[in-house]
Amino acid sequence: MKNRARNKLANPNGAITMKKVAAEAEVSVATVSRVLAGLDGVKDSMRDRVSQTVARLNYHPNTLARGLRLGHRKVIGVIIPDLLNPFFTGVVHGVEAELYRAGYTLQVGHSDGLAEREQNQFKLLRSEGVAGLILIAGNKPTANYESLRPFGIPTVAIDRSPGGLAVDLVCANNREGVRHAVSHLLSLGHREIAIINGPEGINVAYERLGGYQDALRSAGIPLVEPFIIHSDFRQQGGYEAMRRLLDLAKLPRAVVVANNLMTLGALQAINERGIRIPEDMAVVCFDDMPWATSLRPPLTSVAQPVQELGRTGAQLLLERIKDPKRPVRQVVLATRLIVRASCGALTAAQVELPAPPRLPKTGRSAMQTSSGLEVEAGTTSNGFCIKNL
Amino acid sequence: MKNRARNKLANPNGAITMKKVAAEAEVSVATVSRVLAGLDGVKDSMRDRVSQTVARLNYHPNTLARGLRLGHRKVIGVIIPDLLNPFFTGVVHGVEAELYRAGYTLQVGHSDGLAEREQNQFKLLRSEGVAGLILIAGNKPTANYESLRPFGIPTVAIDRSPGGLAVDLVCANNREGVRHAVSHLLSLGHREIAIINGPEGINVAYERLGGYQDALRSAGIPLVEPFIIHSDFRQQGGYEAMRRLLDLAKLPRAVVVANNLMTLGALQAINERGIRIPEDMAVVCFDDMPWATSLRPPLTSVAQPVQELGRTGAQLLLERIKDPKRPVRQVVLATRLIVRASCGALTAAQVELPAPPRLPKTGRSAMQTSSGLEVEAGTTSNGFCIKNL
DNA sequence: ATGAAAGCGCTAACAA
DNA sequence: TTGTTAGCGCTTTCAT
Repeated sequence: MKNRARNKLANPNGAITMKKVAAEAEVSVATVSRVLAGLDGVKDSMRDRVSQTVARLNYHPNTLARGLRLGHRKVIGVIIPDLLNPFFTGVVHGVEAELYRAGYTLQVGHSDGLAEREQNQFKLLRSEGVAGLILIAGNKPTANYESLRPFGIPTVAIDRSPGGLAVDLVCANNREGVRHAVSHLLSLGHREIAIINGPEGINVAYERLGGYQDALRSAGIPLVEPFIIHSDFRQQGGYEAMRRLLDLAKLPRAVVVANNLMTLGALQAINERGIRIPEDMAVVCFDDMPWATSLRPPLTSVAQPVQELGRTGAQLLLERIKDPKRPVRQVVLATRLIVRASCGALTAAQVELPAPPRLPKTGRSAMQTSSGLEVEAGTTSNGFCIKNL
Repeated sequence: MKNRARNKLANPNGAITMKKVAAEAEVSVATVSRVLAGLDGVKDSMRDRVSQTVARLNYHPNTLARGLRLGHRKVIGVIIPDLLNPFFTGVVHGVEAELYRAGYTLQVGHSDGLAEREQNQFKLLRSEGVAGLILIAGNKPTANYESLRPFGIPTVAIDRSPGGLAVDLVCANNREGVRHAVSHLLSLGHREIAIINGPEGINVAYERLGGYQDALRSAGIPLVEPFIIHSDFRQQGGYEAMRRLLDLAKLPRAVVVANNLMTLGALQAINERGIRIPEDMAVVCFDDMPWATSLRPPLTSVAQPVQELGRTGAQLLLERIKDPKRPVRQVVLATRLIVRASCGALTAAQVELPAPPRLPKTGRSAMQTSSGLEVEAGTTSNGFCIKNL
């Protein structure tokens, strides 16, 4: 009965198992397990014998079995709306960096911004027994995050606040960032300032609009309704939005574009019309991207701490996994206004200083060599603000 | 004995298990399993009873247990050198799109291009029992892929050929692509053409250099040694490489940059020196990116079928999983030369036609409205070439 | 200090 | 057609 080889399916490639190691080392599986877990109460002679056998057989534990036994494993699920947007992948990079150090792997699901796929990915990841979840929600405010609550998986949201889901959130100070950008344009003498914003009904777009309004209001400038355009955070959307602005009878003289991809589209529309930047149209982009310095003129932008968003999210998640009962937190990271030429603040000559092309890890100092070109846009001095909710 | 609750660890959130469903529906677990697997030989009344209970209890199978039992699960590991490079994430997007349809999830490991991390990720993914592996190898030709062979996991490499590892490979026709780009520059009258290439010793850089040499050779133009620079595929590297070219006593008048990020760096160096594109320096970029149309002038580039690389890789992997014994294949996808203004072929007026900013899914036709601006660079008519090795 | 054995949730061979 | 049960590889309690 014992030997009747009931299954040919399992362990198809005859992998080394703990049992084999135990047999080879002439100890019990319990001892092998203990050695591998680094528990004490094992005689050194035993420990050595096991370690050597493990090495000799090139044994690697089966984390599936381990996970089944333990009820979880060192894998974090990540749900991201768009793999093609460098902002999101930058965030994931930050998440990965932090989690890798803690010995976790990432299981990434891509929702396409679709609520249905998002839901689906959730289910998949839950079935996979992930230890936690990083959620970057899609554009649709309609998504039913409520139904995700019973999943009971430690979850941290980044950037987008999933409506109705009381989870930890880390995001940039969108409102402050845009307010600062618009204030800067105002200080340069601009009055006709437009905004190409994200979709209505999602929190980041709402906050960015708020910053725009704050700045104009405190300068005593009335809002011009056609200068406020809601688009979709995508390149084509930015292109179309900019064309709408350029078709206006009364043109704006400056525009703040609320994300990276829309800015690319907007720039193309501007270029196509032969409109000069910044003379005819000043441009500021929310979200600093590698190509900002390669554009002509270089792009003034509001830099989000992209990787930091990911890192911080990962830290919060690790803490929540450790203590699921801890109060929900919201971390708001400061943005930085990086002044280049597209807003009209600098002459071309100033910008063409020989400087590193892209802020390296120690980006701050690199930028500061161009003294004063960078301003911190945030309310806190340490660039880190925790709200306990 | 039975009820002594030995473990408080496993199944921490008291998830619904198949056993509970079976109890609730008053059938055996086998029946539940059969219903869920869609096997026949189950009476309809039973099937309905189970289905309803499954729905009512909101049961979701534990894929870990399933995976342990079966020896594999519907997860594909992906190893990628750089999450911050849109080319790689574009490929992953393609992989994901294809695999999602087949019901697979992705488990992504990020190697940072480091051989050691790559190896590490390999081990992790193996322990995780992934059903297959998509490998985009790092820049280091030193990586020891040989040692990965015994893993026995179905593997497909994309873009980079992992030295010494006989696996399916899908890549773009690098040689043809660069040859075409250089030929185009030659046809515009350029003679002093430089190349900023990737690191020596990796296959894609080797092939791209080959294409450069092919084109010059067939035009009877001797190679100028300082015009050939090896860099690292990163933005900073491209910046430095371009500065080296611009410091030359005898300047090139055109440059082909062998990847997306290096081009950004090169452009910045060019802009900093106040050098005009294309009048003083024609620029062609290998790899078309969303920002190519937003640059001024718009960037002539060799488009790789980014997502297609991923999709095809995924298909090959699925086929290999189905039949691990099938012969190793290599798929080479055609590139497209997209002529814009940075090579000097077009006047600004021509380029500023009102056209969609970015090729949508039906990219081909969109580009063709600008008639003749796009040329197919590839040896095959169907854009798909399979070599059986 | 070490080992025996239960059992995590599932699949599938075998029995009925 | 349905049920019973072994066992995937691991961790951990309990016994020795």
